[in-house]
Amino acid sequence: MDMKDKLAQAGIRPTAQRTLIAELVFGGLAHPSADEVLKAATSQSKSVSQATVYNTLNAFVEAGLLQQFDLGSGRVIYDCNTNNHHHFIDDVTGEIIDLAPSDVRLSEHCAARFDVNSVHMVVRGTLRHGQS
Amino acid sequence: MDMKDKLAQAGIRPTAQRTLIAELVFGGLAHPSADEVLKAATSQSKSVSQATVYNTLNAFVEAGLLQQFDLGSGRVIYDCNTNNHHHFIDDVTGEIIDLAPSDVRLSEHCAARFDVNSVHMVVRGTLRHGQS
DNA sequence: TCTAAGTTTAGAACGATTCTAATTTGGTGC
DNA sequence: GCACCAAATTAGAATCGTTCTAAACTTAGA
Repeated sequence: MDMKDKLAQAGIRPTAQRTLIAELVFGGLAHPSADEVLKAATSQSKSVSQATVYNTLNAFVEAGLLQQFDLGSGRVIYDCNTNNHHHFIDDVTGEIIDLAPSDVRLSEHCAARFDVNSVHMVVRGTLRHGQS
Repeated sequence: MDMKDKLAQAGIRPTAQRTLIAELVFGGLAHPSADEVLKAATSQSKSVSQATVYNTLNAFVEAGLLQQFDLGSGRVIYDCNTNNHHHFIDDVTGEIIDLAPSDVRLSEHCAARFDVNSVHMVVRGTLRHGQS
């Protein structure tokens, strides 16, 4: 089972709960919140507690398997895209779309003034029809 | 007293508590959290309750006098700069510096794909010495 | 099989914010 | 100046997402 290998390789003991959560966040769910992971997990047969969902997601983040983003207004999501990237949020549907690092350019002025560790941009609006 | 005029002009009754809070957020404090406003207010003679601080800051935001930004990791700040702008956060000192809209350029691709309502970028890192 | 370390769990605790319901304030008309 | 009413303030309860606690359970390895 490759999820177990993935976890083992990251130094995380692949317990039943962790494997279930891994399947959800790396397989099915896109940009889930902790609560969405919990709901998805408990809707399957196996039961997982809230504390374990938080512990596990945090462990995955620590291990570099997942990135956590606070999109504001209390919306915290987990993203299996662990590269640098940005987010678009559809104001109407709530849908979240990853944007490429190249979708933002930081001015020379900033580059000169700061030693930059991270840049995260959140764009809000609506998806034009015909786009996805 | 011009703070009172400012509030009155925005359609906000200039009570003692609101005037105090206005003096703090438009006068002294830079990028304060609600809690910092409360602490600053109660350290002066006049007493203000927590609920009033929240009510008042929200009223100022609604009236367009203040902008609220959620900078992630539970850091919510109020900014008397009501124009479009972005933020730099110094990872060491926690200092927040406003960045100009022109400090970010969004790709053509995004512009074509979305009807953009807002863009907010958060840059983290350290301020180069000699800069401010 | 036994042990020790690591994991899971329910429920308590927490911090930020909002709500509730009672009290106080302040502007308006007299 | 006085009474009235709506608006504002307040303390404390409630809420929400998250973390902590301490006990019970699993599991890997000797």
